[in-house]
Amino acid sequence: MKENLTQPIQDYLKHIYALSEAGTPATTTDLAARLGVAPASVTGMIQRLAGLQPPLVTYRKHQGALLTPAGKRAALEVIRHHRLLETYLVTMLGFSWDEVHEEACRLEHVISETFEERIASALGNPTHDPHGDPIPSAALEMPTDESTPLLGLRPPHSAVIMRVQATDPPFLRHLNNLGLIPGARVQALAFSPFDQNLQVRVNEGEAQIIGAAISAKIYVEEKG
Amino acid sequence: MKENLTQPIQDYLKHIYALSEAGTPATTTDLAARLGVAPASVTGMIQRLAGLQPPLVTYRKHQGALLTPAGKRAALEVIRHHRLLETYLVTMLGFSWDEVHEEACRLEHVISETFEERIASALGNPTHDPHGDPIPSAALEMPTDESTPLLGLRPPHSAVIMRVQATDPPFLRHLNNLGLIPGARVQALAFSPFDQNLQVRVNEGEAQIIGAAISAKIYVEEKG
DNA sequence: ACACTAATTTAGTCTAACCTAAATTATAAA
DNA sequence: TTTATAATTTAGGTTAGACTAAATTAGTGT
Ligand SMILES: [Mn+2]
Ligand SMILES: [Mn+2]
Ligand SMILES: [Mn+2]
Ligand SMILES: [Mn+2]
Repeated sequence: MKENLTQPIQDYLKHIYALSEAGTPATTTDLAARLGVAPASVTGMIQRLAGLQPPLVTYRKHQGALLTPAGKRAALEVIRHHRLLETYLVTMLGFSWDEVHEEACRLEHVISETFEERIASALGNPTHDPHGDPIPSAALEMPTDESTPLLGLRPPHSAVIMRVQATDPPFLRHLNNLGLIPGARVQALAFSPFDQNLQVRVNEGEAQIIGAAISAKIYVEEKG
Repeated sequence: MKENLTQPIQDYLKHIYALSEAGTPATTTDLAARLGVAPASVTGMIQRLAGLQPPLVTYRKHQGALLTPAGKRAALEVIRHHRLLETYLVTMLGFSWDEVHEEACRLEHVISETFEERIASALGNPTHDPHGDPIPSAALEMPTDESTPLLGLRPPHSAVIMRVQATDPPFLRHLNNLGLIPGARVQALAFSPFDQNLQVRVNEGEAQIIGAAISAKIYVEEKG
């Protein structure tokens, strides 16, 4: 139960969580790509995490890694820090939503539980961050998320953007320019099955066409 | 001019700055004590810092270390982070002055220049932190400090507390209980040369006697 | 000038986290 | 079923930053 996890370990756990959330183990290669690290380094770290007392991941050779309860708890703690920090930076310090990921990714490993609690209550215990990502509660319960990719929306349905799965600052700035941010209402006007282009109207604005590389990263819920 | 300094290096520089501020080189032993590290580790690190391009310290065997201009700049940058963070935690997040040192000592190494600038302007570009320590400006100029130890105040002079040189939480809580905080007015009522006890009145309160272990850590300026 | 002590440095290890190159294993196609 | 390709693991090596124990140096008192 001791909390001596290093920054690299916390980042591994965070990414294993994201990759294995659907139930399928996180693979060496995917982790390596996300962490910006050589696959061999991932194998080494996974074996170490599986050998800790208590183990943070379960692992069988060539089968990828899954979090143990202890590993999941540690991952959710870091994710809570990250998302609360992003929210605080945007809400209280005037950062824009494309500036906060990097900053939060460094701060998340060093803030105390006291700091976590203070910013959470300064923000009114928010449940979602500026990108619409759910923030685990203080008890580490992850809010449920029913949203689905905008890519799947078909005319004439409309929906509300709940979440944007992106960290790349230029991409986030582009989405912002298009009005494709959480809370925006999007109506599907046309879908082209061959190139997967989707024509949409955002918040009563002009019709525009967006490719799958964009619409797959935007998550919506059909409402109204 | 690259900013790849690790957290341990930044902490070394910060402590070398504090120890050599008066002009005398920082000794291996003093650094080891402050950093909570073995003397041999300090020697190794100092030699490394002196060998960097550009060098961050000058060093002659057995003579201790002094900061180079580059080293001083890096140290002041960290100190500015630390003291702005302490101020922010107290002013904006409701921390008490004994809680902030540890937190700031971790955060100081990971905040961006943007973050630094945002909290500085949210605070109105303060020049002193909650303990009265001067905060280097954005241009890394250290505000001058003319204060002297309360230990040197003699009856019937009185003075204002400018600064408290302490990081130990219980000690800081004790000072707070006695009202010995920056801004408080202190009048010397009696001094006992043998035990160095000083009898003082704080802000029109009851007379009290404080030992040298306390009065040497409190810095004052005679005013009025 | 000399020797003792305290401070400092050297030498030799250790661990975490990364790397590259080579070897191995799994999976999918022929 | 065999084989090719891709994924993964192993082997061997590096760097930063710490440690202990041993050797050396500086400074002080005689
Ligand atoms: Mn991170
Ligand atoms: Mn986010
Ligand atoms: Mn620090
Ligand atoms: Mn301070």
